[in-house]
Amino acid sequence: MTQILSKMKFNAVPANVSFPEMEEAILQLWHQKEVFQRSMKEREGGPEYVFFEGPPTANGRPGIHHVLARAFKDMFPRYKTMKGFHVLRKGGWDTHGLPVELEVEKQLGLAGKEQIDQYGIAKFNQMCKESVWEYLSDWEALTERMAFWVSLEDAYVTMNNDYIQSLWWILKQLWNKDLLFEGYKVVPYCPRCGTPLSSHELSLGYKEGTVDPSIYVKFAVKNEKNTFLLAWTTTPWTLPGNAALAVGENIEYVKVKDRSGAQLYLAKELTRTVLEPGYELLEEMKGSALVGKEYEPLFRFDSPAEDYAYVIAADFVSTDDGAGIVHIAPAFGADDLAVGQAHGLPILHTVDAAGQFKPEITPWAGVFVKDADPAITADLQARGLLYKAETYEHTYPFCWRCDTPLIYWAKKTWYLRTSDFQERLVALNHAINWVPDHIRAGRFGRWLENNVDWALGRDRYWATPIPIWKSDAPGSAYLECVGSLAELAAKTGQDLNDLDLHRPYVDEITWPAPDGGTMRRVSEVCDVWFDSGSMPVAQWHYPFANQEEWKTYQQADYICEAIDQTRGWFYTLHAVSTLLFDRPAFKNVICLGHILAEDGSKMSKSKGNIVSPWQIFAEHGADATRWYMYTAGPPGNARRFSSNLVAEVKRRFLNTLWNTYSFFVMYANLAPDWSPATNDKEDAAEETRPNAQLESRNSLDRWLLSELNRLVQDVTDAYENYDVTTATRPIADFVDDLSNWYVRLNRRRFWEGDATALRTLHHTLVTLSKLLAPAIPFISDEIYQNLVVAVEPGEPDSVHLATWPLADESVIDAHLRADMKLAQKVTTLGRAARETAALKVRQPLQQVVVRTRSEEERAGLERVTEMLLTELNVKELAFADDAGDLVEVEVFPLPRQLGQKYGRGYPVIRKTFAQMDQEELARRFDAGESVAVETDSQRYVVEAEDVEVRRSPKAGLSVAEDGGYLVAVTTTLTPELELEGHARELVRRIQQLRKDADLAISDRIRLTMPDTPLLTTLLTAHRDYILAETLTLEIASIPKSGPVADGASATFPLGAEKVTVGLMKA
RNA sequence: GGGCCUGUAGCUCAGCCGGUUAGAGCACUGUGCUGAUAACGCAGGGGUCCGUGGUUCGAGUCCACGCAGGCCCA
Repeated sequence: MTQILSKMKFNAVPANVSFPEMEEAILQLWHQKEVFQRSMKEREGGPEYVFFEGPPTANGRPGIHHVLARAFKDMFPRYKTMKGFHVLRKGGWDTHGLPVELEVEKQLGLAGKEQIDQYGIAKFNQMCKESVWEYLSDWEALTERMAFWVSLEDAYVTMNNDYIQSLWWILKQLWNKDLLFEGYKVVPYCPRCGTPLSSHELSLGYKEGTVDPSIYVKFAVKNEKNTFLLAWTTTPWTLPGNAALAVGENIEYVKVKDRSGAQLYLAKELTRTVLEPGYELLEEMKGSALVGKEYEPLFRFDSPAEDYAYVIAADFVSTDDGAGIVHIAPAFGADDLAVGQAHGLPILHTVDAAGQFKPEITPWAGVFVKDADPAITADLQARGLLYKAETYEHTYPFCWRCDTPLIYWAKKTWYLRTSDFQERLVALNHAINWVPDHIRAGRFGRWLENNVDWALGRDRYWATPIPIWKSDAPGSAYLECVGSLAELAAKTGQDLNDLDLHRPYVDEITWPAPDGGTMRRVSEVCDVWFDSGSMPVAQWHYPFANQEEWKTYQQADYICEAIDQTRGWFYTLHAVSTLLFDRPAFKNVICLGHILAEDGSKMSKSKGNIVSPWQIFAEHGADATRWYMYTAGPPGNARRFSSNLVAEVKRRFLNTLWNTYSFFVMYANLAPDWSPATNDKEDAAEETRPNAQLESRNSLDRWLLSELNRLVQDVTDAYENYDVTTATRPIADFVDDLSNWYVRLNRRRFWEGDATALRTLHHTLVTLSKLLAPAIPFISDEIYQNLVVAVEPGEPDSVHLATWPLADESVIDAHLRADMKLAQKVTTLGRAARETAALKVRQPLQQVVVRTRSEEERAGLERVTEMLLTELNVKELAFADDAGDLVEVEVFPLPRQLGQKYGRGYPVIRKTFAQMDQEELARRFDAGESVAVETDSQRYVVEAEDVEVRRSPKAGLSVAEDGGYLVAVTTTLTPELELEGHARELVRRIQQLRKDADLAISDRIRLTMPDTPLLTTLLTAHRDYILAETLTLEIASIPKSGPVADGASATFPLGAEKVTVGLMKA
């Protein structure tokens, strides 16, 4: 035992490993060695690679979708660090906004703004501030456990004064450029939350199948007795706000008389669907003929100064639904407001900020508008102004947090004039590398093309206050924008260093206005998306500090989030950067698809199909989870997720990798003549030919190194192109080849301690650990620690501090690759052929006959003959062309060549050839002749290179065929072959017996065997082979009936005999 | 209603510039191999390549129109 210990070079590696436990140990190691910190520090002075962290909110629990995003975020900084870049990984937290407020409202049992005001803004915001960190420890733990390397200690926090001051500075810049303005705009508005919703918030709350009223209303035409314009609406509550009716100028309209005798105008196309049967057609006219007609307003709560209640033309009028005449309420629709402003129509504001009718709307004053729908409908009915009332099912927006139906409502608020920059937004987007590519012109591009001004204001509490002060003098429009705390202090003459830049404290700051009033802050706060979109600037508290850092880190090389951020963070980053700096905020972006449950449905709390990252980590580990995320499909696609899917990845890829590693360590530790120290340094960065020391005459070694270097090349290219799938999947394929081809075929060499083989495998595993480090940081470092750090002083302390491998193109051998592929193909077919004839691989056979597709392939196969013979356990290789009578011939016309040459002639040629004598055809083509095919009208000349002559073995052989290849094996067994088969069978039985007896792999043994005829013959012919294979010192032949020696024994059939073999440790 | 994406075996996914018989893994069944491997090999069942039309000598691949799902926008 001591003897073995002294030879030990690597820590023994158990074949069975608990990945989660191993990962915990690696976390400890990183902690002790401060690997993360050093991965940044040791690259200082190198080129910078800039990553922006999209800030999460810590008042919600992190879920598996966060693991997805963070896995993708993490790999590029790791890769670039290994490439020598300095990558600062500054974290960030999004801390403001409605989600936080709503959580606190819930806690406090408050409902709506009025109650918050009563409760007190100071106390409320204090609660928000604390609530923000509700799940901070969960986030920290998850970040650590999954090895997402990000600096949380110096993370930016959007609610900090420094951050807010930077936002004020940005707003001041925009103010100076006249890009901030207050204007009417119809916004989706949540009456309960008392705030407009941004377009990105709006998108969160659409509900299909919402049922609303659908009513057809009669507007009495002035000076035309008993005549009405028929208009349709699904929002009866907007009718008191009606200012006009719109028609399409070129749409055909009709005037009809219904059974009651009333005359109605409506679109011709819609008469059938809208009108009750029994109407009479009176007139037809274009919409333009209706323009200018005046009608009696339905209600007269306001008496606006402007002209209103007449027919106008609008291009958005359609005949898809309704009556082809559109009710226009400028206060309650974006189109309505636009067309209303164009015609100078009044904005009839009938609804207050709580979504209730104002006092002057006497019948329904104080009623929530949606609740007033039935009463309004009934009122119209009573006055004979309702044509009919139905219900209508459509998609309608609801508040994404509180589920209140939204209303469209004209509100005065602060806007950012992004639409002025629409062309620049689009132009700058072209410079961004989007993954997947289609987002650039597709979803994101489309969004930019349809850019509308950014509604920046929110009538809320816990967010960045808009730093605009307004004079409260009556009728005053005097405004000032404040760009810093110092500026504010100067205006007020106060020391404001301790001022909390939140409501209500900021609201309390006032100063005298030049027009005699007092400057008071406008009530609104900023859309939180402005916070995160401004992080490139604000994370550095720029321009108040960190001028150098800002210079270095102002533009990201890489960001990554899920696709829902197209209108969220991706947009706000791009918008702020374009408006301020006229350049994109990020150069490369991976836009991830969503995570779905195993059955492809959405993961949601209500369905109860949420998968906890912690559970998956505990079962399979973070590496397995990460690897699944990378390899499950293209990053932009939605991906299904479940424990089972991760388990499959672990079993197929991680276990294979681990076992190869474990195998290597076992044999390397047994080998007397080899240690990694005898390997020359493999520091790729320092040598132009990093693999020069690995040269080997062995074709399998050369093949493996060729494949490895090719892999390095492919994976490197993939990382450079942000192609995660290609950076990962080929590694799994390689590991499969490594384990099931290279290692399998070389077992004997490892057993013999072949230094070249060990060196090759060691180098391969170390290189693999580097290639895998960005993706699976735990296992890769575990391997690296044992294979490099533990044995090679002076090497980096962790794979994450190592340099990325360089591909050595000189060892990439395309021919060898092709040869080996062919060998694998032929082996597969050879096994199939054996299978058909029920010949075990253990049974040696005389000959394998192969038909290749070309001379080159034949030559290639000859180069790997030995390997092929070993794998197939046959004595000799022959080629079908040599096999004379055994061969059947077929001439196959190649579709590519002939199709291009003769087009529709190809099927004719194929048909004709099939009917011809194949032997004869083959002879002519082999001789280089061409063959003409003639039809009634055409003559097609087929050259030798247009066909493939295929030769297939006939009878007496067992045959398997695929893709133009054919492999046959001879089925006749000679006594010698049979005996050799028995020898192999015996060896296998003894090996199994050793295993069952729990012997160490290097233990020597003694055997007892009965002196049966077969065994006697066998031992005479193959004694040395059996001794060597099974580490047997001595075989004692005992009488067949005699007792078995002490120790293990096994009884099994061998040939026609049944034998019992006894085993003792020597 | 509009935009973007996806649709290939029971499941997860490949499938290049249109070209030989549409592949791999998982799962299932059978069988074999094995002193690294809960691994691997071989065989079998399993496919209207979402549908319909078109272009072409030839379409999973290109075009058009649909259908279904996802996401986004109205």
